[in-house]
Amino acid sequence: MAKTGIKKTTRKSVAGPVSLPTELDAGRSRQESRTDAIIAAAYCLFQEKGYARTTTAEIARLSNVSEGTIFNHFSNKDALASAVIEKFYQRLTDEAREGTGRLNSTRERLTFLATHHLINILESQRILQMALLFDFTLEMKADNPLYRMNRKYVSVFDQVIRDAMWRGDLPDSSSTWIMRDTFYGALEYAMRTMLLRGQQTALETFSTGLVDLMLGQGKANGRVMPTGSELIQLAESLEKTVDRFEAMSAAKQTE
Amino acid sequence: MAKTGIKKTTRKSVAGPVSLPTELDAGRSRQESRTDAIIAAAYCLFQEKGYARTTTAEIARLSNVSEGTIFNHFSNKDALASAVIEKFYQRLTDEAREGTGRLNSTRERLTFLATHHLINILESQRILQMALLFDFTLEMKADNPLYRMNRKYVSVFDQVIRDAMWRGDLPDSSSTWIMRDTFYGALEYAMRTMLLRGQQTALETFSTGLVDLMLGQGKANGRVMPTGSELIQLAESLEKTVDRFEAMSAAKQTE
DNA sequence: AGAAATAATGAGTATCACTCATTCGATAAA
DNA sequence: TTTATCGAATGAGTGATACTCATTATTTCT
Repeated sequence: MAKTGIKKTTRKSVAGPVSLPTELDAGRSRQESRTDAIIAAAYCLFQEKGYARTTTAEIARLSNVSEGTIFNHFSNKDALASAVIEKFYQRLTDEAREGTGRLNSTRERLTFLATHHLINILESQRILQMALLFDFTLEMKADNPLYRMNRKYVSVFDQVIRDAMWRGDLPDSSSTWIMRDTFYGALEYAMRTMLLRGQQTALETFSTGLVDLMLGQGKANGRVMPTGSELIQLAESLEKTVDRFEAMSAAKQTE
Repeated sequence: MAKTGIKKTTRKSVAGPVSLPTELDAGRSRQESRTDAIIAAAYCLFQEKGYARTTTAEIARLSNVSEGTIFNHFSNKDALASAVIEKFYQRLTDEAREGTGRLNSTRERLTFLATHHLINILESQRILQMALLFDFTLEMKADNPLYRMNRKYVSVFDQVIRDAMWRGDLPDSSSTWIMRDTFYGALEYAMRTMLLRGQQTALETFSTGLVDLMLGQGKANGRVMPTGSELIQLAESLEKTVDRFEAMSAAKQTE
């Protein structure tokens, strides 16, 4: 648990120009592809059986490598798990960025983020579980790569919120970190409930429900937001006023 | 990991009348007090060092028992951890019931539940972490004692929500499970953020902020709540219509 | 008190993460 | 082509640890 970094294996000459491909291996060195193979095998087994019940011997077997080789690439089992989690978060972050870039309204963006997150943590439950485990064991310092990955991921959400405030969809007074914790915390808890009941059909329901909750508070430039029913009443009374004006105009026309 | 139940150790004769206290041991048999001692020692060590880094040898030493005895009381390390978690949840549940019974308004009750939960999971982080770990490893079936404990605990929240609906503090249309997941999910995520930043002063801020979010949705008698921006758009378009009518009226007036 | 039943003990075992001396294989020099 | 060099791969070996079980100690019953 003490040592957790990836072992320094002298990389191939990064110096020099683009370093004409001395070898034919399509871009990746033998070493890099092995590292990837180990991570891929570890991902499968960790997700299938969980961290504790997966042995390094199994990972070695599945990745066609001897057990010792794993420890040439990663200083220990924890470091390998970290690499797996990092890769998972990297993919999540890329997809989240793509989705929020593509969509325009705050509601669409948040709904996308919620649904996307839920789908992925349902699929990779045990990877998420490992991430939670490491939140504590390797204490999350600023230089911890896992911490940095998580920051990058949630920063996509933060950007959406800042944008929403700028547009006026949310009051400037909202605390971003409270919203973020509520958002992701709710999704992770919901995942557990869904797994428990086996009702993953509720996925969309929960996403929209959560987004409603977040946006429902509304903006109002510092003013307290009136409730929905009050606003609907107001709208109705305005409509009646307009109707009256219309009636008046029509009456005048016929005169 | 397969066997997880507490070992059956033939309990003292439950049959017969009240069974006059043959021994003087103040209420608890030697066996029961040992079980408690082991659980207490395990709680301390698990909380201090986490599940993986705590050895059964250490637990035995701290509870003044030989290592083998632990496995007479619990079928394995997992079962012991389960017992520790159960005891933790039992205390939380008792305190939560007491608090909500004492307070009257929905807002006070929810704020109490939030603050109480936050304080306790901050203090017993690693116990909570273990609980999350077992959510998956021992799959949460209805007959699982950990599952039942958790249900009992959150049912206190559910009762507060039902009461709030009855009083009209929340719309009847609200989905209880979505609110519950959002509530506890948000608190657990917030705990991590607080630990990370070391700013546990924000505890009250978060609790009240979360309760505001839950109650702020207001009641709209079953109708879907539109977002702030949508309502403002509506208001603006109505205003423009009124303006047009006003202009028309003014023009006719001058004729 | 003696017998029977139950609980405690700790040396022993199997498993598993991790080590390290050795072997392998690719590249460069002769 | 042969040989030298050096990083990477290998797997038998090691220490730690959860768990077992034959034996010993303690409690309970008659």
